[in-house]
Amino acid sequence: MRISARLADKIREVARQEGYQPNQVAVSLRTGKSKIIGLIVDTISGSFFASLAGIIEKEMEPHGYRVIYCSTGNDLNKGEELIRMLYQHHVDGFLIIPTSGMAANIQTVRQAGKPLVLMDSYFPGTDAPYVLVDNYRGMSEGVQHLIDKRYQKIALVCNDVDLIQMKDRCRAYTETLEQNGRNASPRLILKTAFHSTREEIVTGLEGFIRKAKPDAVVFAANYLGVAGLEYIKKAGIKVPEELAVLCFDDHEIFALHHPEITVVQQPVEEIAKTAVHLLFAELGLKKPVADYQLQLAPRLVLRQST
Amino acid sequence: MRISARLADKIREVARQEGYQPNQVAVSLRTGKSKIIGLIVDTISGSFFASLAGIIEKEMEPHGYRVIYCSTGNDLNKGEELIRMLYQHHVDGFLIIPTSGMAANIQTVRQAGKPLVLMDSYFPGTDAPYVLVDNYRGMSEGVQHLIDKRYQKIALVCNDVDLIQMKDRCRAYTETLEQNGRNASPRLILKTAFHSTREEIVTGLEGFIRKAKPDAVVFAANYLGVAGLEYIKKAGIKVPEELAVLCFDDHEIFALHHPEITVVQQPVEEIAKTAVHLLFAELGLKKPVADYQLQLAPRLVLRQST
DNA sequence: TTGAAAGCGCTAACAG
DNA sequence: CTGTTAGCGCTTTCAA
Repeated sequence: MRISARLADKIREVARQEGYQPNQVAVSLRTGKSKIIGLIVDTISGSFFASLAGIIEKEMEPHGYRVIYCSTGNDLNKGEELIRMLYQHHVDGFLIIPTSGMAANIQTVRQAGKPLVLMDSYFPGTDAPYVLVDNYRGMSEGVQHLIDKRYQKIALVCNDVDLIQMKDRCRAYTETLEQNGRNASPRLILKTAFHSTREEIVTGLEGFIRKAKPDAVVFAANYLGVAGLEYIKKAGIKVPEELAVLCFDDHEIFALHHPEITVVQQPVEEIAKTAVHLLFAELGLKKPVADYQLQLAPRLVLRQST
Repeated sequence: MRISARLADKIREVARQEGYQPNQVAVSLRTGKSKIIGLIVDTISGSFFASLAGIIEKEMEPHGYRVIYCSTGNDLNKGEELIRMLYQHHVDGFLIIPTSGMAANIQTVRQAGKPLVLMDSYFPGTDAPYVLVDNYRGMSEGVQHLIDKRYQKIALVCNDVDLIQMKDRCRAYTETLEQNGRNASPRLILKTAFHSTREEIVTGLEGFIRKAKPDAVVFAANYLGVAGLEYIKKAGIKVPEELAVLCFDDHEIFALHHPEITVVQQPVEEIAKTAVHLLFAELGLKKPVADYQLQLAPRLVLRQST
């Protein structure tokens, strides 16, 4: 008792007077834990990530976990290196928005027993937990909405990223048209290169719209939609009279635009919270969940552009 | 020689077959270095940060440094904890967009000899290196532009953040008006609370504009400008006929908006590159620079809203 | 209940 | 020029 009191005093002396702070690197070396979660994203800009990050931090904080961000810029090599770096620096877990080709690295991390949860995408056939919006359903509902509104030539602008979420969106577009007795002409699909600049996309759109002459266009990602608005503005096209516009994934701009743009929203908050929940389960902080591969319901938000 | 060859073989065996990767935590504990730079920002969303981050990463990468991001959410406690955490985890240097009250922490880091560069703001009287736009000049040029355009009642919408960049912008507004023989009525200034929601700002604007009846309004930060556009849209105000709009700090929305919004741009790329250069100087990778407290020239971009 | 000692994985200094 | 050793600052184990 007495001695314990003296110790406590000593600790207080050291801690307060000397301003002692434990060296986390030493702690980490010894314990193998760091109380840090690595969040790897493709682009650090982008409204999807911006909303995600805030919510994730808020969810992790009460449990004493810190979040550090790293971005791959959709570059596989960088993504691999980032995973290795964070792994070597003993992060306790990963939250990853994967880029194409990352499947192997992710399996490696999992096999090493590191907690990991994917967001926004996943690799079919692998067993890593994931949370994302139901892309197929979202696009399907969007296209169906346009069909219901009697649009005849519905075009699709997508990109060439080799990831499931984009493939699902394209597949949903085609199949929904077919289910409605239309055939999805490849002439109505513009597949842009992912590494195009905004200008290149706008230029591509110009030729595409002129040729295809659609009365409605669906953008399969919000950055494509933003480029689309730039083109529409430049070309002086009237929305929705001359061209209806629908975009997958919302963006700050869309609600402020005139006219407001109809979108398929992702349940960003739910995705973030669910991902954190799954990660906590993996970390052993919460009991394991049965369903760890989840597709959440999208939300079709009707605005003025359709 | 022979032995060296054998060693090399051994290394290759271990490295390739066993998949050996040095434990960076141990390296860090031993050497005190990590080849990691901590980038602390206020909000991880925000176009200013988004552009900054990409450029900084690109500049650091060739030198073998990785960047990790942390956000304070403009919360001092969190900022302090973040600095401590990164410090304890042996980051080699800091790039910080400070929040108010962070001065003491920053001095501590400096006194510990850790390389550190501030961006976007600084604390007068402290000697930490910094790079930011010349806020005074930017705002002054913006207001002068409105005066030259014969606007009579120029309002200012700012916030209550206690940081030099906001103070400089407000001071420039007032002094530029006075230099032109106008007096800056406090009735023409709306100071919003930083932690207001967008809705609260929009509501505040509604009452403010109705009362003050300005013919031009200057938003002192881009998120205020975005809220302003929402209000303008709601209220059906015609820009620039009924109300001219100018915003400090550009945003993706402004060039796409109808009408396009005149802005004072920050030289984001230059800020990022200069900050990295200063940090490299502090790290001893480049020779020391004489001027390590820099204010870069802003750029007034005239568009349709004024 | 408390203090001493071992060792996490690496690099630096040191002896062979 | 190589191979061994000490020790970075902690936590954990073990003996007192």
